[in-house]
Amino acid sequence: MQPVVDLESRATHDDHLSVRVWLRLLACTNLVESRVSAELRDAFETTLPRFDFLSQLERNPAGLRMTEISKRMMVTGGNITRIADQLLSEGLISRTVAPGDRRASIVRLSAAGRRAFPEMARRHERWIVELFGGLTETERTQLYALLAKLKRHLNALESDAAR
Amino acid sequence: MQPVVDLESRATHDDHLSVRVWLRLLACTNLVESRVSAELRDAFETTLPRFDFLSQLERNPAGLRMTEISKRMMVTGGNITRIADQLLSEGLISRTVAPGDRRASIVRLSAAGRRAFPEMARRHERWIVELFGGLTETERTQLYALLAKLKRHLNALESDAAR
DNA sequence: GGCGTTTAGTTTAGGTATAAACTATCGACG
DNA sequence: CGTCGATAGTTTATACCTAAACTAAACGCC
Repeated sequence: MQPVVDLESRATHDDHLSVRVWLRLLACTNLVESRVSAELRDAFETTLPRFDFLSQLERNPAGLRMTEISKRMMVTGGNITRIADQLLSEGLISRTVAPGDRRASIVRLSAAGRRAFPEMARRHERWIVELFGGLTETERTQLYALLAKLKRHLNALESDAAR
Repeated sequence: MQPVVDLESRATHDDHLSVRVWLRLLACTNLVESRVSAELRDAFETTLPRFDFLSQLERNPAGLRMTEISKRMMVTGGNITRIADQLLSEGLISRTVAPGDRRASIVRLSAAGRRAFPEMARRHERWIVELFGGLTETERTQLYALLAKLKRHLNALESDAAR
């Protein structure tokens, strides 16, 4: 196997370690993401954002508001409108006015959505397990912990910046 | 600080560790990426893909072909055309026909590009160092190594799939 | 009750990504 | 040589993403 020349080719040894870590993090995320996207497209003719949207609903059978979903998916509100429209037209979700607040709507999995989702989730999990199968369980746990610390720091910076 | 509810809220404790690692990896990448994008926009009115494009050229003063750049940036060819067009119109790059192959073109930093890039790179590095400052040097090294192993595995799967 | 502010959601404009179809050139082989 | 498959790059259609402007309803406070 020949050496892969990609994003990381930007980094040479005199760069800060942080930059090298970042480029590698980005490369890994892109590789996993594009693989999962391709599988979702081939197997279910759907996309990662739509799958994520459904996942959120599956975790919250009582339904979620658009704003809640956009927070959890870490994207801006405009997106959610668009993706919800598509899932609605595919009949996978339902949407009702929130009781007591006519501005808000509550989105839930429809019967068809509840029927279709489990198979998607099962396959999705299998792909992820395969993609991360290159690490031992110990290594996955280490990675999980390191990312937790990184994430805490990033969120802390974020709330500072908001001030 | 209140608990953050985001992508990871999809994961509950009975999910595979791999899925939890993946969601956390994705969350970290998104956080870093959106922060760097915002900084690039505020400081230089530019975007991450354009910065990456320039970075590749900086590393290769002799110039690169479009195809080379698209491989290194891990995006498809169509994008490169678009981004090159914009950088050309901003005067930051130059483009000449490849000697001996009239299909191909060679892209280089222009004089203005060489003038403008170093300050961008310096600032970019500072942001990254800040964002990854939550980890000790040892932890960054560990993270770097774990991601290396993950990436090797992902690339190996990729070449299998191509067969 | 009425007025200004906040909040929920949508719309719009612009950038980036893909896949797939297309043009033009190259290069190998009979 | 001439044809034919591979390669370089562009174009098109579609999806996602953001930021910012917008509508409508809810809230807060006198």
